[in-house]
Amino acid sequence: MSGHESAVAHLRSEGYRMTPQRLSVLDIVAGRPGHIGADEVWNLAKEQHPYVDLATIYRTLQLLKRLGVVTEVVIGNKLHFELANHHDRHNHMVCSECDSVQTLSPAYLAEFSQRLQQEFGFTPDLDNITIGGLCSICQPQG
Amino acid sequence: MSGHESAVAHLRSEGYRMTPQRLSVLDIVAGRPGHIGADEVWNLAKEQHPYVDLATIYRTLQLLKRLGVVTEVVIGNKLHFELANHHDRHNHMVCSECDSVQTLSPAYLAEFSQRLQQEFGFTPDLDNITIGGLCSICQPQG
DNA sequence: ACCGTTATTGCATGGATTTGCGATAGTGGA
DNA sequence: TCCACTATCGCAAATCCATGCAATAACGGT
Repeated sequence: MSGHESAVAHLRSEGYRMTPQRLSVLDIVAGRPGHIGADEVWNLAKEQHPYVDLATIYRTLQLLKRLGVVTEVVIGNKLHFELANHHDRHNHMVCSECDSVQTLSPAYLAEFSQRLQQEFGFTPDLDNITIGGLCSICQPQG
Repeated sequence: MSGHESAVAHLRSEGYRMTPQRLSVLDIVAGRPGHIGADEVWNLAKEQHPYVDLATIYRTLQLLKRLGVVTEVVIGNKLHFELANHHDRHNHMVCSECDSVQTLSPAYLAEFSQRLQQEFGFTPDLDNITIGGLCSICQPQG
């Protein structure tokens, strides 16, 4: 329901074409509350279009990321994606020990981001920043 | 000369063994002022030990990273490494458009890091954080 | 409804990094 | 100095993601 008709319009207005494969990927990511791995997107997409190739999934996800329709989360050595909800932006903290994920308000990064912009003219890709580290449970020795 | 006898001792004290391959990797990374790609480490290492395998290079670099001896910089789709100089810590801003790299004082991340620690008990891996985004030259239209 | 242009796909291939496993070689102790 | 234990290595294969290319299919114009 909600989100992605606008995404379709966005694609069209930029000269991109709307294909069943892209619609599938969009539906799958939009239908998932949290983030989802590329391989999982592929498995679900195959239910609708048995011949979709994994490369198409990757290309579509990168395209949607470039357009700001989805955001990327690095978990372990894998990429996950989720629908970009502009009313509920958030970043992720991923534990390198147990791969657990916590969400983080972008407010925590706002000042940092502004300083990079002002002092270096560098625009960090805030939406797709994943913070790695150790969660409270996995801290060294007790 | 300077740095890495202590690293050798550190390895030993943790029960790791000191092998010629590991020494090579350490020497190579230490002998390089800036960061160096895994493949480049491999090429240089082969000059000393023609049979070293690339997998050994990767395993060694990951080990040295875990021990805090080297830090990792994500540039494009490749991993680079540099000797962790505790007197000159810095992070990196990498442009996703042109792959240019700028260094950044960790002071910019200090407050952010402290808040994650205090409010979530999450310890970000500050030394290995790479900030992706667009450099001043690659900004859209302008 | 048809056509032409060209964006997109599937397939095959390639690059970067990781992992499983049997063989090898550090290291501490006798 | 020699041994035993086991961390580490080299090799091969696997994983994840990206890319080149010819065939296909969207979509705007007719």
